[in-house]
Amino acid sequence: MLKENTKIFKALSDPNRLRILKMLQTKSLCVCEITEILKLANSTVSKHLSILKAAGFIIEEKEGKWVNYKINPTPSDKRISSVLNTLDFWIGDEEIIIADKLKVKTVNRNLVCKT
Amino acid sequence: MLKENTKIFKALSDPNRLRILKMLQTKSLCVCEITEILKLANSTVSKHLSILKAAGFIIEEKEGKWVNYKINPTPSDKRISSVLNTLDFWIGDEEIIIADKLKVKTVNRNLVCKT
DNA sequence: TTTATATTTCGATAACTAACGAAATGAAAT
DNA sequence: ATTTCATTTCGTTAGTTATCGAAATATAAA
Repeated sequence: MLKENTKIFKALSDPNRLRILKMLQTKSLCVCEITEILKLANSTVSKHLSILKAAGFIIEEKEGKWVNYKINPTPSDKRISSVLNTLDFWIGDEEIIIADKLKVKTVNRNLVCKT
Repeated sequence: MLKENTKIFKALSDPNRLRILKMLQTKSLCVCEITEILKLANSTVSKHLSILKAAGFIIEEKEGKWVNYKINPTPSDKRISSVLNTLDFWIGDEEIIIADKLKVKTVNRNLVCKT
């Protein structure tokens, strides 16, 4: 269906989801690490991740009490592969993206994740 | 700004706008021709066209009482060029797209455009 | 200069989306 | 088994979007 087609574009239509994609390009992250960097409620981040996952951009891997989200290494949709392989083309390194990248490198889940 | 970034994806996030893009790939069209094929109110179609135009996908050309909309031949944003040059990759030829294409070829503005 | 017609703008409404906090779930540590 | 803590689900709210019909605008024809 054509509406199914729009799922990919809808997933890319939110600034916070673009930030998440770019962050995950640097390193796999758990929900609370992303929450810390985006300064959003954890339920909101969880929802964004579910949308990116449903579209095929990311996958999740359980690791004890944490859920690690990472860029999908083997997308079934060639358009997803294309976007992921050329992320910098579609989403340039704006200031906030660069700032996020720095934070991703130093974020420590054992420090920031205390609900 | 990052939100500016999402404009392209938002424009591609609506099934009717995808149909319009594919139709214009076949032939330039005026509002009422598109209205006839999509079976939407002309004000709705006009709005969709303004969104596609604002994102950079299409341009308009006045021709008497008609306004012809066409694929932007010289986009300034390289991402727009990329999408337009590979439209079939991003939007497959679903049944409705094929049906639209047939209608585009035979639509006659002098017959269908009588408000 | 009226009249006809194509398009856009405006105002209203219904549907959808992003956001939050609170409650529920699941897994690890005590 | 109880507690702790990361995550998800749920219910709500505010903001956005798609849609329509009616009114306003613009251009061509009579």
